[in-house]
Amino acid sequence: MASNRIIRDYREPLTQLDLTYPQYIVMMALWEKDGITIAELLEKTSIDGGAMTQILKKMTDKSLLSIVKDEDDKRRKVIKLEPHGDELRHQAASIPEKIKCSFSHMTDQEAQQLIMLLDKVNQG
Amino acid sequence: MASNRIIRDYREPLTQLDLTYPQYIVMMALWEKDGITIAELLEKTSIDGGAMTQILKKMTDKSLLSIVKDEDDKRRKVIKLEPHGDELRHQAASIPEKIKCSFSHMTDQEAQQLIMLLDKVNQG
DNA sequence: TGCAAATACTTTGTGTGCAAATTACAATCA
DNA sequence: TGATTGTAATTTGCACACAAAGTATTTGCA
Repeated sequence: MASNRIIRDYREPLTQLDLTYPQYIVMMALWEKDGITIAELLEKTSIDGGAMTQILKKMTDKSLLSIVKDEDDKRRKVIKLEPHGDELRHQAASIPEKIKCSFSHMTDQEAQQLIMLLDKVNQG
Repeated sequence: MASNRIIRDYREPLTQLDLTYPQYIVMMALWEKDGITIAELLEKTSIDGGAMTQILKKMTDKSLLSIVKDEDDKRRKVIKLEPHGDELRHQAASIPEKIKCSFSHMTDQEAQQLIMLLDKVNQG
């Protein structure tokens, strides 16, 4: 329930950028490091492989990125940000602050505690 | 990520009962209080209304429950557990303990803290 | 009484998570 | 070299979250 709630909170600002939440996760991974393979992207985002194929296809259609075959290893494909994907970075800069407002009823300490505990769940 | 992880942990025991996670949530709500309306079920479970229609249809096909028209208010429908749905209750009794084992790397205190913080997220 | 607004539920379309099977290519080892 | 094994990505089928539109019924108010 909490997970759905948080993703719903992201929905409004993301809709303005014509992004879904997982698409936003992909963008953040690429803003942090561009030109990575799909396998690396899966590792960074924890998104399902089957879903990733569809997500990247849609994002390609929106000219956010391009999918380039890796000539060194033809199994691999490299994801490159397109200009539009770079621009979005600036427009998305205000999102974390907006989301933070959705959590104004929690203290910073509680939020950090929550992140720590969720990390622990993931590692288990 | 943590949410997906937890639902994945439930997958194995639930598959043995031929239940999905949201279907299990519905069953737990009915085990707690049988004969409630769909609206009450939505309230208790936080499952999407559109999804609930499909979920209840599948559960009816599995003879877990039946959907009864409310004669007092013909807009409403009441959900009743069928014998098979009652039986499942016993088979499901061991699930919480199994799940608990998936979290053996967390202390009870951490788990309680996490639940408290997630409740706080939901209320916000 | 009659009609607009509210309520309960369903339907449809899109996006994603997950499992399992598949395709394409690479690495390894006999 | 040729066959086995492994890896990268795609495809398919199912289940659910969400939004928006639709249907049926009840309520409430003029």
